[in-house]
Amino acid sequence: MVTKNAMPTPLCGELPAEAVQAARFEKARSAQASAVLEDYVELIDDLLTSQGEARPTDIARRLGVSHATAIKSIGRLKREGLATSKLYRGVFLTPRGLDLAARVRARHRLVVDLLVAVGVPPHCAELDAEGIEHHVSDTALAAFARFLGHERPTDDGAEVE
Amino acid sequence: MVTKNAMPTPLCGELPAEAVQAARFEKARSAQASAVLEDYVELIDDLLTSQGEARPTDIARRLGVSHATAIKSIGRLKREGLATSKLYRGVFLTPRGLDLAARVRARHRLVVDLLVAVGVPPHCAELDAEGIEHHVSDTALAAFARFLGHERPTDDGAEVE
DNA sequence: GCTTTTTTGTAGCCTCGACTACATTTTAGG
DNA sequence: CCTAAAATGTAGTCGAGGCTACAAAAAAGC
Ligand SMILES: [Mn+2]
Ligand SMILES: [Mn+2]
Ligand SMILES: [Mn+2]
Ligand SMILES: [Mn+2]
Repeated sequence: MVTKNAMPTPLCGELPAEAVQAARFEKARSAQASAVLEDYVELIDDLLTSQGEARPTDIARRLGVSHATAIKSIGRLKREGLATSKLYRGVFLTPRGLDLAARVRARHRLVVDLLVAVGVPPHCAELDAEGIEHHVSDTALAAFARFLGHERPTDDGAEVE
Repeated sequence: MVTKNAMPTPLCGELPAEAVQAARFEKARSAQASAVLEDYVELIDDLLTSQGEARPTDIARRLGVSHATAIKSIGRLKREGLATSKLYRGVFLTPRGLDLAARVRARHRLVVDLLVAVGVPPHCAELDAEGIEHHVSDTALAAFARFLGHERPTDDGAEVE
């Protein structure tokens, strides 16, 4: 039913190979655009849970960037409705931010588990997953869960079969 | 060289979580910085092989960006010593560019194969691999090859047969 | 309470990768 | 050959995400 597309085989309704390829790159670019936001919400949620608060300075240190950079990115989080902040009281996640954080964390773990399951050394899996995670689609994620024998991939109910 | 702190040698799991995490993010950022270059050389090599030439316009169309964007990026490829170009004669790869292209293509294929092997639908594997590939380390790649049953995954040219 | 340190925020600068608009050059058509 | 179309290149703008340097406010120390 779907395309079998292993090479230049534009079965997707007569789409030229160029368009298919362009769409692929476009998808990767789009994923990258949200990568920073995803890492921030995951980390903020982390800090809120473990420390009870998420201060810009802590966020910056954990991310390995300057505090100025972190504050600017937090500004973007706020613009996008993912976070709020109180002066000298740290950063908080909106419901949307919390939801995103939960999905991002689950995805991160699943990616690491998958890498380890296919033989990647755990330490290396952790390293690579930080970048890989942002490019793993829900479909692939579901496949990962199936491969790992998890019976409950996500709470999203996105099934592929 | 461990005399930075009073702490003994961190055993890659015992060191400050902050530093580990920061290093992880730093590695992901670094990988992303070369993602565009990698996609360009892979595509240019593709076009040179299949079409005999790699024109900026073709490159732009395949990547789904404007020709101005492509030309600017090609400029960066040239600055970095990966490509050359002749006016109205297209873009060519330097030896370094060719080498990079070969490695990038092999990695791309291996990533797709791995995804398919763990149950990701082929079409989806193609899509996701475009972004994932840039974050897969040599170590992980070797693990992928092993998992797929490939014989001796050319780890730094170490021939063992 | 006053001073010092830490934290937070701003301002200004950079590169990269995207875009549009315009200019030029080559190629193709008549 | 001369003109129209296509390809190529330039210029200028933008936002994102880095940085440093400086300014101000809060927390900590004394
Ligand atoms: Mn990440
Ligand atoms: Mn993560
Ligand atoms: Mn790619
Ligand atoms: Mn690729």
